[in-house]
Amino acid sequence: MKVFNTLSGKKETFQPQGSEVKIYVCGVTPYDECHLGHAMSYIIFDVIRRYLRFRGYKVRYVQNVTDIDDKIIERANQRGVPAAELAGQYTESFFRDMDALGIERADVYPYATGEIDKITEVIQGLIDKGHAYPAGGSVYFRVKSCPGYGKLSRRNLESMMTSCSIEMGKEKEHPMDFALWKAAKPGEPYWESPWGQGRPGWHIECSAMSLKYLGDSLDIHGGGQDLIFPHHENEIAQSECFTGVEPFVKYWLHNGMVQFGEEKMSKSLGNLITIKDALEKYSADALRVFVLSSHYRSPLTYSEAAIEAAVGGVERLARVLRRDDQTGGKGEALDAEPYRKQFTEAMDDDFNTPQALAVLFDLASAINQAADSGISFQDAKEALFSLKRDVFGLKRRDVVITVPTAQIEVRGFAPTVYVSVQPTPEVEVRVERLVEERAKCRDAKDWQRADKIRSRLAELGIVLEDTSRGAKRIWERSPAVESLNSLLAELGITLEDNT
RNA sequence: GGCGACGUAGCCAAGUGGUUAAGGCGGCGGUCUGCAAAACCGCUAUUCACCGGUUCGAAUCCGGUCGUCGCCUCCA
Repeated sequence: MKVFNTLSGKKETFQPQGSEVKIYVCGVTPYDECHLGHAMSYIIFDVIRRYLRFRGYKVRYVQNVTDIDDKIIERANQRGVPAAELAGQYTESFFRDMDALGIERADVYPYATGEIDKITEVIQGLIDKGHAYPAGGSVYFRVKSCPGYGKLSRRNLESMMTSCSIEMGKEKEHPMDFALWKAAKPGEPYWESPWGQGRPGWHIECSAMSLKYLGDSLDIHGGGQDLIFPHHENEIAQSECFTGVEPFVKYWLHNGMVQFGEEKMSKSLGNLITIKDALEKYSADALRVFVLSSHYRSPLTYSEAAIEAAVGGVERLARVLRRDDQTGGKGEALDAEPYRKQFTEAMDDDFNTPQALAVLFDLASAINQAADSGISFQDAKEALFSLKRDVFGLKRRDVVITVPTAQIEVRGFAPTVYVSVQPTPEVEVRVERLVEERAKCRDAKDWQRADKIRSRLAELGIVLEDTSRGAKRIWERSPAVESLNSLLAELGITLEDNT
């Protein structure tokens, strides 16, 4: 397996340091709703985690929640609520979004406010070693004490000094020194510390939490490319100076940014689409496929057309999985092994999800061909299903019931497919009655009436596809009983009993 | 200004030295069907932003030009 390491700028052979892969992924600062940028990052690292497990690794996955920060305080003040309340509200919202997107929960979610002891321990350690100094109730990291500073983002102090907007802080020894601990201003939330009342600086919580929950040296640290500098650069400085252990992180993985039109989607630009808004329109599977259809290190440009294409792809994969053709008479079976191998090769090459996805589509085509020619495809179908579920986290599996449960005699036994719906018996019995009526009309060659039933049912969310075994019913929604009653009345059909 | 990434069909997007340039979406034609839908078959980039160079051979390597984006300040 090869992964692209930001630190070296190259693809490297992946070799975890211990028996389990230790992954830390930068989480959220909960002061607002999460948007598609977060979705992209967390979907990708979810898939990386799933793939590592698929390849037989044990994985320990930690993601922080930075629940105290300048932005939280600012937003809370605007709204006149306590910072902790605001953070709590958006943290809950974050978890709802993650669950809705089918992102597996991390093993640990440490909160910055819950780790003040570890944070102060690290800060004190840095002071003791001469890497940090208190000033005016705050504590700053002394960048000049860290010879490797800039190695991740490939920049040096001199070049940074020439860039535009660096102002000399009154308290800081060097303009690039950054806060480990911030003295509380009046009215701000604070914690007690050896340097007075205050709160952690932005970068220190990630160092403290990863050291506490994963040890001095992790295998993978992930996040968006916008975190490379200063956040991850500073994390390396803090952690390596504190522990003396190098490397703090063996493989740094960074995903590209979601673009909205011509620029990055971000909170500060306000050009964002929240995860909740996206999920109103598209399924989690569609959003996942949209993200996975381009490489994680490339920018991902948001467009309705691109997500619609993903919707189509998700449908294609779903349809092939609901095929239940009777096959096997020829004694041949489709072998999924070559596809599994190609899939693994693609993913082994720095998680090439677009290529791996293409393999799934190839497998889908092969299954359709096999089914059409009477070759057994059950094993291949299982392989497709497990790859898409276990590695890509695509959850949709339609419920297929081949024998109608309703107490109405229906000609033929074409499958009934429920797409995330569970109709009531009252609804089901009416639909079955309409399907039966249509079958009679078709026998009588009353195409007009038959097509009317089909198109009206489609409007109500039930698609009919004629097969040699009768009409296959695909329930995309469950209609209201009243709608069905009025359709029955319009057609002059009465139900035999009182159901 | 400094650092980095990118420019492949109508759209999205793999491929980074060598047989016919993956795959998805869309479109067109065909098979099947009463008609659809689905599925299948065929077609949809003689060409990879542009110009030079290296090479027996380049979308892939090198130089230049144009264009786009990210980071350098809070950001996934």
